[in-house]
Amino acid sequence: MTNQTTFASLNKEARKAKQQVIIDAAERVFASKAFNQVSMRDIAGEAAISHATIYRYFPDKQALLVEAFVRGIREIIKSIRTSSQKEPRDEIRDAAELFVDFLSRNDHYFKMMSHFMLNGDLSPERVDRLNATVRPLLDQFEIILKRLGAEKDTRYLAHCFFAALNGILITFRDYPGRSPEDVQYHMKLLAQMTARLFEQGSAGWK
Amino acid sequence: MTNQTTFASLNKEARKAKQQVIIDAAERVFASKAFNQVSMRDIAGEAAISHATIYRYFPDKQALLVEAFVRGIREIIKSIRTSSQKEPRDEIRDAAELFVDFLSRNDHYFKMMSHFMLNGDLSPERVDRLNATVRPLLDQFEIILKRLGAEKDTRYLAHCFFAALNGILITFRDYPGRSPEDVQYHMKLLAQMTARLFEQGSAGWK
DNA sequence: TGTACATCAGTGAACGCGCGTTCACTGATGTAC
DNA sequence: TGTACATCAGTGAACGCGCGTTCACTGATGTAC
Repeated sequence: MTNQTTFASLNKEARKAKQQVIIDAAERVFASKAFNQVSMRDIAGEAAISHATIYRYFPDKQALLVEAFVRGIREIIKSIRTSSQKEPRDEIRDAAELFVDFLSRNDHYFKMMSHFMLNGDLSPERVDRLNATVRPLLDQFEIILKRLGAEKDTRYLAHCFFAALNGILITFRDYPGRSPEDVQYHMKLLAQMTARLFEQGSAGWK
Repeated sequence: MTNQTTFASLNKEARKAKQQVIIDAAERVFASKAFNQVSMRDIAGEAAISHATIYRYFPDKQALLVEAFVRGIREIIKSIRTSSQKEPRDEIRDAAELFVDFLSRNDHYFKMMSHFMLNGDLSPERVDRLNATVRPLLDQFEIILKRLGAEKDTRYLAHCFFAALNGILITFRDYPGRSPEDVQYHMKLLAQMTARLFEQGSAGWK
């Protein structure tokens, strides 16, 4: 009996590990080409398995995307949390920079997010899953804004901040005629300016 | 000779008029369903012509998209320009609200913009055309921010403002479980808050 | 005014392709006796 | 230990579909004489 459960849990873990391998491969492919150029066959090729095999681990393509995205957001949240032990003034700047920096370097997460937002064909369960993943990020932003002195409509202020950062990413990711480094530099600059605006604004937000 | 040019220009005008009819139809279809569900056949159906006919007026699907988008942006710019005769304080709020309001009510323009940004497969000429279309909008934002007292990095500040508004649109357009009216209300609220932040921030931006 | 011809907008049918997903099968591994 | 059987991960081939685009043709309109 105990033996059996051990075996079962071993299998479960092996299964999860294989799912992770597939997600890894998917992320690499999404990072390397335009969003709607990525096929299940590409992902399978990158993972060195048959494309039919993916369907043993994920019910469909969207589910795979959602899992990859969830992983990315969690990583951002973690890095923002671990950095926020400082003065609130630095904190908001760091949060803005970490967010923009991470998503501009790993811009496949951003492609996925935009894709979800543009195509309302996600099932309600998956929408819930995405929102539940993003919520802690908004929580974190709200905490920071409160520390800076905001007292009224702090949730909406967090919405504005989150939106402003997203906007930087989507608006300038294809800055024409600039190298990826230039684009990243420009985004970071805008993120800093945006952080400063929210820092100053929060102080008097009552 | 004069007769001939008249005839020729008549034909040219007729051609342009027909192009407009096709763009009209395209906009209606894009407004009515998800972006990647829109086919040339749908657009042709809406315009009550054969889908092969579209190719007599546009070289390919992307060209049609670009033209539709350009038309939308020009309309926004026009409405912001005509409204900006007031106190700078109202001006930035109005600009933010007009922008967000227009694009949330006509959200197919936004779908198109996001699509262009997500898929780097536009030819350089078309990218230039899009940028040339957007530039006057940034110019207008910059003027407003300067009137509010900004003196340093005003172009980048305009970038931040533009990005913040875009971010509101992309981040909250699929707010789950809300009616379109609620979503629009929420966006307007965030746009006002964002305008206030930039208004306050600009005053001391030196 | 009438006639033969040229042009060209408009079209339905077809092409060619790539995709997500499913199917039917193989063979390795574990299980029961 | 050996054997017959069950399970199930992994797979190549195939399905079915929809799409953007092109083709070959029609017929209306304008033109030349």
